Amino acid sequence: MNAEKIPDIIIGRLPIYLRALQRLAEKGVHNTSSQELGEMIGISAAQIRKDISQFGEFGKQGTGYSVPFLIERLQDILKVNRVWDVIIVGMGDMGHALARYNGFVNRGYQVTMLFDNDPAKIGQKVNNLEIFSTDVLVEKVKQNKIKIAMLTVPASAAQEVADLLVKAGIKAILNYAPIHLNVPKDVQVQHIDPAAHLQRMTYYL
Amino acid sequence: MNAEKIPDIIIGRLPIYLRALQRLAEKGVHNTSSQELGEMIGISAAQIRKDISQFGEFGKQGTGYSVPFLIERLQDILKVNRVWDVIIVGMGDMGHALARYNGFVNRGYQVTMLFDNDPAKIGQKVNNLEIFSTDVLVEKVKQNKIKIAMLTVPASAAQEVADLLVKAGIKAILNYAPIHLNVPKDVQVQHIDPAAHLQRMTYYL
DNA sequence: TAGATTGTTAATCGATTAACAATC
DNA sequence: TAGATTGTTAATCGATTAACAATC
Repeated sequence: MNAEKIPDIIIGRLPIYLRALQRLAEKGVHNTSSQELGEMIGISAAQIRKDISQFGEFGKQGTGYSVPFLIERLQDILKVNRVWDVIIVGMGDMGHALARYNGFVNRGYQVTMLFDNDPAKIGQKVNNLEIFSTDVLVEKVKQNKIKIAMLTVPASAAQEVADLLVKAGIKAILNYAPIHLNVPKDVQVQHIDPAAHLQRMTYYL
Repeated sequence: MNAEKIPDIIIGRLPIYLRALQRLAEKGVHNTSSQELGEMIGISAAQIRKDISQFGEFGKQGTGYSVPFLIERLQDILKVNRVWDVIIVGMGDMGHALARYNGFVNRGYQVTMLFDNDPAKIGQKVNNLEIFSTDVLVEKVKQNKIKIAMLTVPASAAQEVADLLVKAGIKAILNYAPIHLNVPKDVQVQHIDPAAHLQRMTYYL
């Protein structure tokens, strides 16, 4: 156990461990080892043990880790032992796809509000959720104390909407626009850019 | 300049540099510096200079980098000075969204074929492209010598389809399914998992 | 020229791995 | 018990930063 600040690179691997463990649990596996887990996800056993041991002694010598127990511990650490409300801003194709995706709930998230600035879209429903105007975003997000947003607007609007999200008290933004967002440092941003991922691979072709 | 193997972590930053430079170019900016670029994207100027200098001397003391020249060099390095054909397998909401996304072409990619195994979807068109059966995937991909695929099938089918892609000669897979894919080591895989990104941020809330 | 900024070196910092005592 | 596997230490490896001569 270690009370010091945990490096972000370790935090970034915990969701990968959790994902693999949940998959093992679905298959009915009750115990695993750092070696088995490592082979599943392509990470060394030593690294997995070291990462997990930052947070406590969750394994047993000789027998490894209890799958359900380790899932619980990781969920606690990542604070996904509850379900967080999430909003989506920008109801284009990507916003639609995310609104209809049913893989979020069992990982700790539920999309509860949708926003767009296109009058033709406002009032329509996607997956039984009404699309609201961005004019009421700050008010509604504050009212419901929502902390997490997925941003799927065009690049040209992204920074402006991000400013709105910050104003509304959002503290975590999953950014699908291919631009870097400037936000206060107490606001987390993660970036998803498929073209950038493709380019990273194309180098090796 | 350096003929040795370049670390993958540097390759991973080049698309981010390229994205920022293309944005500057759109704004009509012709010259930039490592400092300006660094402030744009939150990376230190020293790191940007060091990364770029792995591939050649692309800047000038006193004046910095020519934006169009550096864009060309990075496009050459990443091999996106051409347009690569890409297929999408799995025409659910996410496959649809990617098929209709128009941000790929100016970054080096064009979606040219769509596949699904659902008879109700086969033969339909999305963005003017016909959806083909996965039964003909290997044949069609080989025929057209396509090397890059986006995988948007459910987790339960992902490994099976990945095996098919490998068989078809695909060398780069952008994987949207929340499972780790086992592929030969000459096949690149990049993973996009929005829930994992959200979990990484939730830790800090 | 004077000011600015690169490319590169050396120093620092941080992450990964190997190895093994502890122990289930 | 014997075998297996953790948690942890020390060693290694790799990445980042600071600093500055070179030079546009």
